[in-house]
Amino acid sequence: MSANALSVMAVIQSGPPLERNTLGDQVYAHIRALLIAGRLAPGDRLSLRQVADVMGVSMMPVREAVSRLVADQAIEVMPNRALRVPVMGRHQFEQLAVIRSEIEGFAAEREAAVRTQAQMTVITTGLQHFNELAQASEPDLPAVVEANQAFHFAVYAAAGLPDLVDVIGSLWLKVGPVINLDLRENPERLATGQAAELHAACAKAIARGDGKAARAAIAADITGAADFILSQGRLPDS
Amino acid sequence: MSANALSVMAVIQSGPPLERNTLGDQVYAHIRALLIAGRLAPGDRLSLRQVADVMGVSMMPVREAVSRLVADQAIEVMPNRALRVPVMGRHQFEQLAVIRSEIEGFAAEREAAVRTQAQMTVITTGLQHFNELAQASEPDLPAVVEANQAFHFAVYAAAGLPDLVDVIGSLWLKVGPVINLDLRENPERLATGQAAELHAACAKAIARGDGKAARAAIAADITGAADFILSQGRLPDS
DNA sequence: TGCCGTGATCTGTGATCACAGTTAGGCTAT
DNA sequence: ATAGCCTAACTGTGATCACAGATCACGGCA
Repeated sequence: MSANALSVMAVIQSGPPLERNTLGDQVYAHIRALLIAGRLAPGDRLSLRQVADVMGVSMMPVREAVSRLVADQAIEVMPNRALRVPVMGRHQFEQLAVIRSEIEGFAAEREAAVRTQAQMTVITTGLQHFNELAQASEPDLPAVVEANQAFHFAVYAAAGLPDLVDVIGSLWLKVGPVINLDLRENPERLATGQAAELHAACAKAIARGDGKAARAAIAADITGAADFILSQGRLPDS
Repeated sequence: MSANALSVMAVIQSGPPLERNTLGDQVYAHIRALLIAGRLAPGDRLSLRQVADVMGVSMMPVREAVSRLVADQAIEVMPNRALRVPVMGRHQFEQLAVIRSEIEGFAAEREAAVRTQAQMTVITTGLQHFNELAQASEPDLPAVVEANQAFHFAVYAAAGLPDLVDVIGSLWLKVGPVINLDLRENPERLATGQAAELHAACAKAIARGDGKAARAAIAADITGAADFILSQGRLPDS
């Protein structure tokens, strides 16, 4: 191969990573987004054929997508072979809050140590975006949910551990239906501004490289939201 | 319902939880075990039809199992749609060691605080079992790998956070091919007895409820194994 | 009125076929 | 001898059909 051809190949390879966008992938992304946004509530049942009809595809892509979501434990197959969004008991929800506090706290702590200036600006603008949306008189709830998610993952992504981000993403996928369904039904929690305060505290801690403080702020954010939801008393005992 | 019928129902319900064992589940368990044991090496290619033929089933259960393994990132689909065991670069392997040190260390620390006596005996016997196998003159490597896994997960399971165990399991699924393939090819690492020492230190720390020490021992175990593998220099740069 | 068997209907699971895209190997032409 | 094409086998993806088991409403018995 000539030197010229080599450079051509290098240019081609530098392009986007050739993402494989099968129908199964699209269905997976669609359902996953619905779950994280809380549009699908715990206990909701799914039917492969119905989903296939609604999305205008055959049953096969839906099967493939659901298989992956089952592996993520974002959907569960009951012993009856029925599919549903898992109903999370108080106990498991508390456990996940503990786990998330530790893991996401670790991500924030590490992030404070390794962040770049560019990542800092992303976080700051994400923070502002969230604050504007959350403190509006009539908050656009789906947008707030998305902004909250964007802020958190901006922090985690800057830790330089992609696999850790994946782990956190899978945890969000599990708690998403509970947290965001709750936020959707109890928007008054935003009014207290607790989340905004803790986000700001986290951003400040990161700015000055104080890992411990960043970890504490993230942990408090997670624990606070979890405590609020638990205090609502809507989660089953199980 | 009569009192007699009630008791009959109670007896029936006391049976096994009616586990759903589809062909897809069996294929999934089979391939997963091969991956964790290092029997499938990084870079190995898979073919749905070949696996189906070998296991004596149709292509469908294999597709379902592979979908889940792809979701776990235990198998990757290349842009060409080819399936293979992911080849892990030095960089990612180091990252996973950091993540595992933190998460598995946390599990060990928490475990030291909440363990029961019964769980302690399980851990102790697991430790002895591993030591016997590892210090044999000609170690039975697959058995050692399994005993090592059993010891670690006995510790993690006792932390009382099943979802955390799942997270750790998914991490093991990613690093399993690298670590256990290495162990299979470099059994002399067992001779140093470093792993056995750290396991013993971990068990002792747990016995006296010293969470920090338990965390440190587990972290050292993970980091030590990772450093050894990295020193072998077999992992690609990527 | 309340309970239980029974049927139609719908469910996930598995098998089979069709197809476009890729890969590998032998062939030809230079 | 080697570069390039070209065919044949094989790949994952998607659609369709078949089937056993579950669900639920209806109707008859107590």
